[in-house]
Amino acid sequence: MSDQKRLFLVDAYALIFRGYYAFIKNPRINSKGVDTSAIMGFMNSLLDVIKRERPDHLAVCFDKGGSADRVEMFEAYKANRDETPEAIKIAVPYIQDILKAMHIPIMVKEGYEADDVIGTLSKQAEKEGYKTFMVTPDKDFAQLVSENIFMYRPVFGGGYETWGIEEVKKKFEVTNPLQVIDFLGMMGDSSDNIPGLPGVGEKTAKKFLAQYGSMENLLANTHELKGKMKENIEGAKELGLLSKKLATIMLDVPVTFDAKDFELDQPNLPKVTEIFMELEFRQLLSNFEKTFSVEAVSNASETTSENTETKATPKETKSAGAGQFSLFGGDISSAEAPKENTFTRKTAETTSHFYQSVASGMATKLFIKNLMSQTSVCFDTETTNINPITAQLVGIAFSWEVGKGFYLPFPENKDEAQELIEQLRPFFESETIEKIGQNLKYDIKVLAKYNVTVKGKLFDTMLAHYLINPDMRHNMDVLAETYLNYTPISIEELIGKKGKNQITMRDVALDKQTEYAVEDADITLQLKEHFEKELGEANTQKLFDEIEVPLLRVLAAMELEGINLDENFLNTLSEQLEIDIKSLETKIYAEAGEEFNIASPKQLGDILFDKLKLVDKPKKTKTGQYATSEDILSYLAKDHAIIQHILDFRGLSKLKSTYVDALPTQVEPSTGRVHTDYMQTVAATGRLSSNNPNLQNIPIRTERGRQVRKAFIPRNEDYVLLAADYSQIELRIIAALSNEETMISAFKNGEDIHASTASKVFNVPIENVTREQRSNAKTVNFGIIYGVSAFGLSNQTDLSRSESKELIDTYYETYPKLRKYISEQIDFARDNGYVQTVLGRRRYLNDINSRNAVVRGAAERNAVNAPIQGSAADIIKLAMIKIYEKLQAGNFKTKMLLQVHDELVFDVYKPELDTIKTLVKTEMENAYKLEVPLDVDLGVGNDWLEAH
DNA sequence: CTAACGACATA
DNA sequence: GTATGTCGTTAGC
Repeated sequence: MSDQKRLFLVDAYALIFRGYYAFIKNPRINSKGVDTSAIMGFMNSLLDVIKRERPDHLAVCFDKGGSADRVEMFEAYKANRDETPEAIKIAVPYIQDILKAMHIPIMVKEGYEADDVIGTLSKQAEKEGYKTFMVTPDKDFAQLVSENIFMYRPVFGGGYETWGIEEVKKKFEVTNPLQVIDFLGMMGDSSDNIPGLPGVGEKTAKKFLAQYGSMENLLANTHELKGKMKENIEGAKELGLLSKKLATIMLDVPVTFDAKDFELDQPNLPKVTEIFMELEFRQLLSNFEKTFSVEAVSNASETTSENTETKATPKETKSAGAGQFSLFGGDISSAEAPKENTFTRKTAETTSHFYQSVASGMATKLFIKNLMSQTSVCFDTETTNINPITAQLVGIAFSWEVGKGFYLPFPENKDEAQELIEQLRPFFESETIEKIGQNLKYDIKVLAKYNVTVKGKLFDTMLAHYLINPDMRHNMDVLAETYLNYTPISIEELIGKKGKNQITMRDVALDKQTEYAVEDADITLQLKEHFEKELGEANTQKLFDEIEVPLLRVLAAMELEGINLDENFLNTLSEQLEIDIKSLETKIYAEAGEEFNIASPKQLGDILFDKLKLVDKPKKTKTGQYATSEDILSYLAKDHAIIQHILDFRGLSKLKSTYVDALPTQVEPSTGRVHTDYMQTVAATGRLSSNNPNLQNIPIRTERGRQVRKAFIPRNEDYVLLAADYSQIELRIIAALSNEETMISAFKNGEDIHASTASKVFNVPIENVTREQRSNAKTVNFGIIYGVSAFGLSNQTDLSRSESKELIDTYYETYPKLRKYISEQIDFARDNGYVQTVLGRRRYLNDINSRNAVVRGAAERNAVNAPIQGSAADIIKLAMIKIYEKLQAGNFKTKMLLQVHDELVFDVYKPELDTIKTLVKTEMENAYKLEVPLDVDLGVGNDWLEAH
């Protein structure tokens, strides 16, 4: 196998684009003002591949003139891509010159895409006994993978992964790489404009593949499908076959693989030097020289591509401290590292580790002594339950050295468990030992129930990653796979799938508990080492240390506190709602002439538009149903009594099912209160989100809805609720950030900002502004925050498209700095690849330079909105931390209970009310200094509604 | 039991 | 036009 010749085929544009975006945060502009990012990026990748792999044969493939055949088949093919960025356009001739100087063949064929060229060449090379590696991140290539053809994919964060048949099978859940074509054909690909089958996404495509194996077989057996899906697919047979064709990489491009031509040769160094000097690539030149130096080439190891592992090899099992561990005498679980197999992810089985459980008694004492001598320890609690309030400790895992760790099992008996935790108290309450964890809020809450406070510096890997890349997911399994190329033991393996037969951690054998729990701690520790550096690189260390980490303790306290709920009140409300809903139901049935399920949009649509024919040409949703959304129905309300009844029915049903009936079921029996869970790492802008239950969307707009707020009450008669909310914080932020004086002075003068805006854009004195004018101005003000378009505005108001456009134009004339700010934000995003808040919280916008105008437009709106929404989030988080600290320091009985994006709710001990009102208002208004004053409204009451 | 969708609650 | 979470229906394992 090792004497098999290896051919590397590089997908030029894919790497050029990738290289270009890699530098987008910090574009390379040379002294002549030329953006050389794309060239630099591409050359880095190319040299990297050469250095790592030392290919025998190599060629670089380009597109030319797009795929004539595919456009003929489907005119929309790649149609929604537009202009290539300037830097890439100028890059191509340079790159081709460099490749010529390097004696690397450039493969292009007019009318074909690089995919087709690469596909054709790899199949030819395969026949001649070559092993081919297609260097590209593009998943479409997976269809070409065979025993001798591999994908060689650059991965996020550096390094490469090789996809052979096994990887492709696993990734796409297919039995044969060719099925990738069927997969892509079924689910479609928006970036290539491959339409795909309607109603089929990733999941369904995988399912179909498992069942039918191919597009054709699926289409031939649509009689086995049912209902909607059947209808959809039977109606789209041609589309399906077309999609499959579009996704198929052609293998008959008129090009020839010529082994001699493709041999990787010594470059024409003087020529390369000349070009590099022109581009001012000094660093790259020396790198280049090293790569091609005689020494480097002759020292090239025999590594085959299977050994392209970028991550460190497993740590040695033996270590200096290993001897003492036998003292503990508990379960020893460890595994020898088998020969590295880089085709699959590492797991506990393939990685050497030393995970040990600690027996009770002497071993525990020795362990704790060791623990206390550490300066930084990763820990992870294992419990009986995901609800930290009722969860009992089953064990705690600790790790402070990669690949090694200990598990302390907890007795089931409550007193004994408490005794053990008492032994650990000095550790958790130590101010000097740093604690590392993944989602520490959970562990802190669990431990709080054992009356243990976690003190000292914290490092939460989930929070760290949230700041590094807020758009990704942050659960440990994903992080381990992404950053450590490691698949942790799945919880399902231990306790079974969710539902009927699930057991708890307590029922898992100790050695399994140990493996699982210590692995988590070990991985978390490794992730910490990874993220520590990246936090600094993303310039977000401060945000981590001063906002997110301190906030975690605040949130834990708020969640544990919970809020008191008047269940009786809600039950009464529920009964009243039931009566009203029933009566509406009766009316609707009478008006419709039959009974049906009003809550079913499908049935409702059929009744309204097929049976009653209320409209000539009803709108349809993307799935072909009649659209019955509120905005459509409300237009019809004045003509047909049934419509208003339906809208009322919907409103009341939503109210009843989501709030009035659901909230009482969420009361925690052990505390008698409702404990929401604030998610600190889901909202890409930096906001919190709330669930189980979501207390951030309790109704307020309608009279009926806001009654629900009456159910949120103080803990007892010695307390009242205080609601403190920022007035117009987002508009104040955009006024300040854009330095728009007109708006700033309106705020400074305490004007009604929407009326003030209306007065200016409609050119009337502020006291003559009509309700409608104010309302339109308000809509534009909000539109600005969301990234306006005339289209969106006319949808939201009674204005026509052209009136909307005019209003927006006048608006920008009134507030010229605002327009400037918006375009500067978009430019910043284009140049840097991200935007940021006042505190430097970043949001990366990969689509900002997308060739697809729709996708790009969305990214541009994000570029405007994210800094505003995010800065508001930053500011209230600062305020929360400050207030929490003051409440603690002052030993107040008052507790902070809720956060609703721009509002905080407190359970205030009546004697403290005056002090608290001042404290809260002061801290909130001074949390962050802007050119515009922040203004906070306070409300006090015996329920949340009254407090407003 | 899960996924996809439509509808709708908040800031 | 931004950012979320939850519920009910429908359909298919």
